[in-house]
Amino acid sequence: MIVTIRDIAKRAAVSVSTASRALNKRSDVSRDARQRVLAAAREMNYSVNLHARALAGAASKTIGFILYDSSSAFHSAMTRGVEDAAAARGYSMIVCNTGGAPDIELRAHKMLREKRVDGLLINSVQSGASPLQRLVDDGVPFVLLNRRADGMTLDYVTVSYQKGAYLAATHLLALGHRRILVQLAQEAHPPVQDRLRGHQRALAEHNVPFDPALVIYCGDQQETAYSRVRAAMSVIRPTPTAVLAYNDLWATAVLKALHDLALRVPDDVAVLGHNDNVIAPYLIPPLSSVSYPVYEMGRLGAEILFRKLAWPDDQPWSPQAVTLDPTLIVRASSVVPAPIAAAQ
Amino acid sequence: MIVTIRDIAKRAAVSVSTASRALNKRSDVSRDARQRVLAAAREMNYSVNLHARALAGAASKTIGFILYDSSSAFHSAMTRGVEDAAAARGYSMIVCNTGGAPDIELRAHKMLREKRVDGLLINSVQSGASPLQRLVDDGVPFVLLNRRADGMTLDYVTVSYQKGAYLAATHLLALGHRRILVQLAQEAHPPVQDRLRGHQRALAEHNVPFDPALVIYCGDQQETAYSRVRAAMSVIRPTPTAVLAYNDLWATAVLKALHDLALRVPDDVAVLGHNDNVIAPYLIPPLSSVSYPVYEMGRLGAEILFRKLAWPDDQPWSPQAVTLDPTLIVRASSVVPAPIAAAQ
DNA sequence: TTGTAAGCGTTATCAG
DNA sequence: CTGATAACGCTTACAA
Repeated sequence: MIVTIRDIAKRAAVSVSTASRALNKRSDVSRDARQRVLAAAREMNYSVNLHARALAGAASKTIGFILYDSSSAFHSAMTRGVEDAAAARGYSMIVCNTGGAPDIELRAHKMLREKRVDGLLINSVQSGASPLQRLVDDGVPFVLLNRRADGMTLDYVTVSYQKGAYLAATHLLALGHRRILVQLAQEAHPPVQDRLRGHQRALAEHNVPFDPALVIYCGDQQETAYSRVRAAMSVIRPTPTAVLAYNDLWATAVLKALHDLALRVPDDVAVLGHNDNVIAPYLIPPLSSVSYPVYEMGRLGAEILFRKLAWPDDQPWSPQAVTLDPTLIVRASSVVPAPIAAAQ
Repeated sequence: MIVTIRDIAKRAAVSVSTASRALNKRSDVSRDARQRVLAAAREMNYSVNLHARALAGAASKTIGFILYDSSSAFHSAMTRGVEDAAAARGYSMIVCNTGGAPDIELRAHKMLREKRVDGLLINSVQSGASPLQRLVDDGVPFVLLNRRADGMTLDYVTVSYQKGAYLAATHLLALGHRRILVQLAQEAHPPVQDRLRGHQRALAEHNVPFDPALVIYCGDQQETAYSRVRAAMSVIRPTPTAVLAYNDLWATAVLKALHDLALRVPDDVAVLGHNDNVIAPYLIPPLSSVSYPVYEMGRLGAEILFRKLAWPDDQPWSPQAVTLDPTLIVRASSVVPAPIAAAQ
C-alpha cells in the first residue's frame, strides 16, 4: 500500500542504503544506481517519510513561530517574512498564536518541543524568561522578533521604535509644532516606552518641555483611540497642533475625530501615523507615517535562525542583536500646502 | 542526554509499555504505576517525541494550510480561524503561502505530504485538480476554503459572493440608484464572476438593464483601483450615482478618487465596500460594507476537517458543502442623511 | 561503490 | 494489570 524506501530499493535492484544515498543526492553512488533509484521513486510515487528521517537523526525541516496574533497587519507581514525565508530553504513553519495568554504560550512551547522543531522564532514572551531559558538549556536555537531579552544575551531582531518616534516628532518640531499630542497603547508595553523616550529626546533637542498631559494611552481598542483623542482635543488648552497616532488604523480614527470636531488636517492639526499601512496614501488627506521594516524583521530573524542551525557545534556563536531603522514617509497630513497663487 | 520513555520507565520501575500506557492516559494501568510514571516524567522533564509516535502509527497532530497570501486582512482572518480551531484540538498548523504560483503550490503539497500531515485546508488551487485528485487517491482528508470544486464532489466552505453583491446592489437600488458603477478585480477570478451574477440578479429584479460599461476591472493594484474609478467617474455619462468597491481597501481609494473629483459622499455618490475592514467605521464618511464571515469560514473548514479525521473508516462520509451568508452593514457612505431642521 | 545491520523513540500485539 | 518484543521508515557506521 504505502511505498517505502524498501520498495523502491527492491525495484531498483539495490540495497536500502544505496537507495537512501541516491535519494539524498549523495555522491558515493554510481550514476547507474542513482538513476535506477530515482526512476523507481518517480514511478512508484515515492514520498519520504520525514518522521522516519527525523527519528533517524536528520533535521525535522520545521521551525516554529510563537506570536501574539497573526491576523493584524503588523504581525501578518512579519509572519510572511518568516515563511518566505523558511520556504526558500525548504523549511516549513508552524504558527502558534498566543493572544498574549501565558498558558497558551506555554502550551505552544510544549507542542513545538514535542514536534522536535529545529528552531524557533519568538515574538510572544508573556510567561517570562523561563521557557526561553529552557530552550537554551535544551540547545534549541531560537531568535526573538520585535522583542529584546532582559538580562540574557540572546539573538534578536527588532525595529527601533525610539528612532521612529524621534523621526516623527522631529519632523513636526521642524515644522514649528510645539504642542504635540502623543497617542500610545498600553503604558506597560516595552515598544510604547521606547517610543516615549524617542519623543522626549526630540523635544529636548528642540528645547520644548515635555508635557505629560499631552500623552494619552488608549489600550488596544480603536474605539478608545477615537474617543480619547476627540476628548483630548476638545479639552486640552492650548489646543495641540499635531497628533502622533499609534498606528495607521488608529490614525484613521484620529482623522475622523478631528473631522468630527471640524478641525482641518493639516491646516489646523497635523497628523502622523505609524507602520505605513497600505491605506495611508488613500486617506483624506494622505497620511504621513513612520514605516517600519516589519516583513524584513521576520525575514532576517529567520535568516539568522538558519545561520545558527547551520553553525558548527564546535565554533562559538556570537549572538546577533539587530535593530532595524524606520523611515519617515511624508504625505499631506503633516504638511500645510504652500499657498496657491489665487490665495495670495 | 535526551530523555526517552525508556528512561522514565526505568526510573518508575515499570516496563516501557506500562510507561507508554500511563503517559497516554489509558485506563489499563494501576493507579500506583501511573503515578510513578507521571512523577518520573515530570521530574525528568520528559517530552514525547512526536516523530516516533507518528512513525509508530499515531496521528501527526498537524494539519497543513495552503493559501495565497496569509498577509492580507482577508486571508489572515481565515488563517486565524483555522489556527484557533486546530489549537483547540491540540493540533498545530503548517502554513504554506503560494502567492498563486503553481510550482510553489506543488512544492507545498510535496512537503506537506512528506511531513505526513493528518489533513489539509486548501485555499490555493492554481495547479488544477490533479494535486487534489492525488490527495483523494492517497486518502489524505482535506477541505477547500473559499473555493469550490469543479467536477469533483469535495468538502468545502465558502462564503456567498453572489449574495453579497446582491445585497449590496439591492440596497442601492432600493435607495433609488440606477447607475451603479461596479469595481471588480480580475475578470477570470471565480468570486468575481459570482459577484457579477449577484449584481445582475439584483438589477433584473428591479427592471434595471445591465450596462457592461459600468463594470470596471482593476486587477489587483490599489493604485489601479483609484485611477480607473477616477477615470470612469469623469467620463461615463450619465454619471454613476453609486460605486460598489471590490473591498474596503479599494473603497478607501474610491473615496479619495471621488473626493479629488469634488464629488460628495453620499450626497453625490453612494459608496459601498466589501469585507468590513476594521477601518470602515472610521472612514469619512463611515463606509457601508458587505461583511463576510471569513474567520468563521476558516474555523468551520477546520472543524469539518477534524470531523472527517475522526470519522470511522467503515462509515460512508457525505461531503460537506457549506456556503456562509454575508451581512450588509449600512453606514453613512451609502445613505443620504435626513435633512436637519435648520435646513428646512 | 555497495550491502548488512543496528539503531532512532514510540506504540501495539500478545503472552503472562 | 504488566512486560517482552516486533514493527514503523529511514540513516549511517561498518564491512565487503
